[in-house]
Amino acid sequence: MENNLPRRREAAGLSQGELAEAVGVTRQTINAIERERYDPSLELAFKLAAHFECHIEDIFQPEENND
Amino acid sequence: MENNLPRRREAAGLSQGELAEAVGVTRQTINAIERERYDPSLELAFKLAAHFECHIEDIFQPEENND
DNA sequence: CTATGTTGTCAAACATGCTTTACAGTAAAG
DNA sequence: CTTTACTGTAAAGCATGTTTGACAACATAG
Repeated sequence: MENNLPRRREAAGLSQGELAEAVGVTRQTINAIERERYDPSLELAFKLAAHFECHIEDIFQPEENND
Repeated sequence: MENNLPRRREAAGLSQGELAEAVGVTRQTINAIERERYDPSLELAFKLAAHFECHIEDIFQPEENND
């Protein structure tokens, strides 16, 4: 899963820790998602989209690879 | 997480098993999501949205409860 | 130089998502 | 009544998501 979370977060002037606190997870979780070590849960994806006032699809894009 | 998957699935004339096969999971997984026993992964949510040609938010809505 | 803030990473533990196998209940078709 | 299709559920096990605590590297401010 690709994502442009770093771009959006930096555009909003937030550190990983600040964004983490805003959406109720730890700094490590935001870091892992930004570095694409794993995908967020659907619930966390919704919280991130809500925080940036956009659609989930505006932050996360499934890989080209269609299983 | 609320969802209108049963509505959409039935509107498309699909059984749980058929939808499951279409998005690459088991019948039990679709059943569990429809019955709200757990939320789908973000990846599965994307596949369901793609299958119904809509946004994730058109199928799944986070609970009113804002943690 | 020291302190502070930010990011990257790791291991252990725990929570959630998904599969497999299996069984039960209902409804419709023969 | 028997068969078939569909749905609901359960337990075990594996895979993934998240937390906690910790440590390292870097940049910048004092």
